[in-house]
Amino acid sequence: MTIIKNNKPTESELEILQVLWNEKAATVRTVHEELLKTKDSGYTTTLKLMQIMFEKGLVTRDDSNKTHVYKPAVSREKTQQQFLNRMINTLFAGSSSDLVLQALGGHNASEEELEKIQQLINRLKKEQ
Amino acid sequence: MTIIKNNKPTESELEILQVLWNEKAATVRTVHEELLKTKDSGYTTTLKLMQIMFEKGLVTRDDSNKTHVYKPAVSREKTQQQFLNRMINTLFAGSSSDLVLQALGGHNASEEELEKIQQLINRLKKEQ
DNA sequence: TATTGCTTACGAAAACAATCGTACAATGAC
DNA sequence: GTCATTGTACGATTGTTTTCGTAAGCAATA
Repeated sequence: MTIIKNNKPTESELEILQVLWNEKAATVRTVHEELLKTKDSGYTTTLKLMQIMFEKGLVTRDDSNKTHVYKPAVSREKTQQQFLNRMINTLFAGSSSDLVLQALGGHNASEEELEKIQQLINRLKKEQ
Repeated sequence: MTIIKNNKPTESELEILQVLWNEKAATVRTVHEELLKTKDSGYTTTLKLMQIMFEKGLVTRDDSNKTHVYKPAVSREKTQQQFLNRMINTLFAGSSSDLVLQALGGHNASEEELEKIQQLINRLKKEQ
């Protein structure tokens, strides 16, 4: 029997993962400084969260030095896909295109962004 | 001063809203029967949740009869947008087109769906 | 050496979410 | 009237997430 851990990251854990994905690797201090830019909480809070994430297997860490260095253990893309699917189901009645329409409609996308999307659509159309 | 209630619906509340959005209006019984198709919990749980949602202002209700009738007080579109924005920020580093690309890439969109998206892109391009 | 600063570890509290048991009121059937 | 059914109200419990206080180790340095 395979134990599938339901390791869906929580809201706060996502914020931390975001920093780790950007930095590739980071100490608690670094992550915490980054978080302080947008929210306001204590250092030990960040530390505790990252320890929990380590236990859950969301991050790895190198503890050969006194100051541990953390790395993400789950990929940005997989996590994005996981949350997108969840959202498509609970909020868009299973329709991914509804989500896309809503995302495009409710936000000002730049010309380059539109171009990138255009190209993907062209590719998808050909594949059909 | 305007009091902005941060009434982000929880996971379970979203499931209930989903039913209410589809049915326009519904009793606790109806909602609960619908939820039973995909999950498994007691009637009073659904009742309690809907009472909490009423307190939060997520739903309205007509209690002129013994059996109360609930209606959504927040629109599907607004709620979708709210969650999309949140997700774009915490998971896609602020790039909505990244989200769109990921959503389109990770899912098999039908030809009609692609066509709808295509049209929206054309419109957005013109507007620029 | 003693002090200061930075680190991890960890327990506990606080806040929030979800679940259910029980009480009680209203209604219809017998 | 009594009983069964169906509904609301609400407190209590459980589980999860977030937060922080405090202790202890280690290293630089006055």
